[in-house]
Amino acid sequence: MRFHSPAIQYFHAVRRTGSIRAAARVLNVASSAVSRQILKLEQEVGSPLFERNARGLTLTTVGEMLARHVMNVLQDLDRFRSDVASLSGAWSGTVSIACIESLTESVLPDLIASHRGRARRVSFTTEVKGSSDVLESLSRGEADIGIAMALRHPPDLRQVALKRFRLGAVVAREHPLARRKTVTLEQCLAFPVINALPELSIYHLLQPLIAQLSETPEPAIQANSIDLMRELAARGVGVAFQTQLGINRLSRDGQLVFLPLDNAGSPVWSDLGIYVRAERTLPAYTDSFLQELVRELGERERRENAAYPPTS
Amino acid sequence: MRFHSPAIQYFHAVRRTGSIRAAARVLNVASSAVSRQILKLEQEVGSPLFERNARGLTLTTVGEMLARHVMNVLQDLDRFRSDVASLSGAWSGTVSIACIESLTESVLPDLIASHRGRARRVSFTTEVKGSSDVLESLSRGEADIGIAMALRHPPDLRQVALKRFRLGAVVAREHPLARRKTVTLEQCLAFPVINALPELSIYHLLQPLIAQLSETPEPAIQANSIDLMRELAARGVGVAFQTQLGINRLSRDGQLVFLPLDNAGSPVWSDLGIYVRAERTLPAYTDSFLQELVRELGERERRENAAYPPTS
DNA sequence: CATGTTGCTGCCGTTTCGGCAACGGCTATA
DNA sequence: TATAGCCGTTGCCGAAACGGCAGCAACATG
Repeated sequence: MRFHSPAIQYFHAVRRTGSIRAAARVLNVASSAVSRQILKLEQEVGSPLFERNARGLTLTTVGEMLARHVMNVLQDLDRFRSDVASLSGAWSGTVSIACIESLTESVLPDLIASHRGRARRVSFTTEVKGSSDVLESLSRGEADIGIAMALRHPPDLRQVALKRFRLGAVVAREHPLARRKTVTLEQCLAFPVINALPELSIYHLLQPLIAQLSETPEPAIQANSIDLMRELAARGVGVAFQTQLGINRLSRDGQLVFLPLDNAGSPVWSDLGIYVRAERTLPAYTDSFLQELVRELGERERRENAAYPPTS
Repeated sequence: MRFHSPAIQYFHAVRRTGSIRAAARVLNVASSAVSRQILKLEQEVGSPLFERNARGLTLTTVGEMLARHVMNVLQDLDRFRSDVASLSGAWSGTVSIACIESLTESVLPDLIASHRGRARRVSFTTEVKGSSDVLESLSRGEADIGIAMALRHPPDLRQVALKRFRLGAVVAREHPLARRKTVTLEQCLAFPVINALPELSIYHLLQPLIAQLSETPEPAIQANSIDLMRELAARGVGVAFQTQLGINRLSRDGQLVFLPLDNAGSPVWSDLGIYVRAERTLPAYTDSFLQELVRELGERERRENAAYPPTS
């Protein structure tokens, strides 16, 4: 099912690999063939598509425009293929997800497991990275669905849903704070805390609040892994900060306690966005998973709001 | 700039013309070439794309799926072309509009004239037809922007905006009703009326109301042209019904009077929708006109609401 | 200076494409 | 019922496009 000109595919491969010879290796063709197709494309467009550096190729402005078009074509071709396949009852394909770490503890594994239980032929690729990298993966067409902190997103992405979760302190069962219902930042800073490094969005949520306090915070542990911070908290090393999404299992076991943060009477929100390339129609099997993801996150948001009503 | 496989274009032409030989004439190639490309496509997809009738070809289900993909590709190619062209400052292209008759009197000619004044290189194609035909034109990719009565629209279209206008009676200056501020349907039916035929949406707006009345309406003139009905009303032949959009010029001349309909104390709304194919990004020059169209219709809606506040 | 990598270009065999003419199937018309 | 006019398809053949191979100059790295 390759009814698109080879030039399209070659261009796409060159853009991804950043080099003609590398693209040729991936495509299993001679590099001369790839080179010629690119030259032919540039001749037809009437403008160079790549800047030739000694170390490889970089897209020009026109090249980026063509890349956008080619991505639209290839992604829509994927959707067409899945549409045809689903006619004969074969629901198969790969859902590619890029997301931040908060989801890896329970949300994503639960969802994927349950989805695979129903649709065995659908496979998954997941990549965990920072929020801005998630958005970039989507823009570059390397992922189908992205979950990231809801910052400003580029116009070529569409925010499918926005869910807000309370940021809270996470402490071991035996921690002096564990009996409280909510905590303030000051109360936490009286104990050793496990701080997020700037690459985690939690840092940017808490830093402005910490800056407002008069006291200098206790010397603390710093980390860039939510998983690690959670495990440290479980071992009683200190107070960690994150949303309830990441401590589902351990809090059910009773090892960890989640205490919603109370900042001068109002909650501290962590906004989670679900993103998709705007200029694109998802294949049926991808869209199906997306719907479940949105529903599940909505459900968790609702449950959390019920458990910790945003009192003032 | 033809970097897409000929099969794509041939398929598109065959779908539009409904025949291989007709497509070949349009494409200036031998019919055998077209036939072969179609056969090759069907072989690659693994399923027939057309049903061969004696009189030509009809799309199969898989064929319609491919048609959707091909339309997405070709329309996005158009956008890419315009993006590249706008880099060199050349804003040129053709905006294709399908709309219902209500817009032809002032909205559309005003907008097109003013837009052409600013962007000389942008040309227009407009086709006036019934609401359902407008939507179909859009779905088939024969128009870029559609304006129709806001009924239920197929899922492959996106409603960019929804504007509501009051339906009213239109009478000549000398008509006995002309002095009133508003009129009820009963008051109108006391005079000869110019009725819309079922092909016009006005018919479907008024028919349910007329059916509720006890009296049998006066024998009346029936027509399927808003233009004709307006001119008949201007000549004092009877009372016509339409929105204020269509009588801009003649009411400014004082020849015609617009009287908002009052149906048991509430207005009768005529909902106008602006539509675009959902799976598509418009070229810059088309989007620019679309924005103006939405703004202008919003402006008229606002002005009309100010002139005839929806009293109860 | 040697080595490795990059993109590009003749040369040439293979594949694909398109034009021409002819065939069988069908419809409408005389 | 015969005929003329469509229709899509197929064999044949020249032309164009494609891809592989080997070699080129330019540049970076050690």
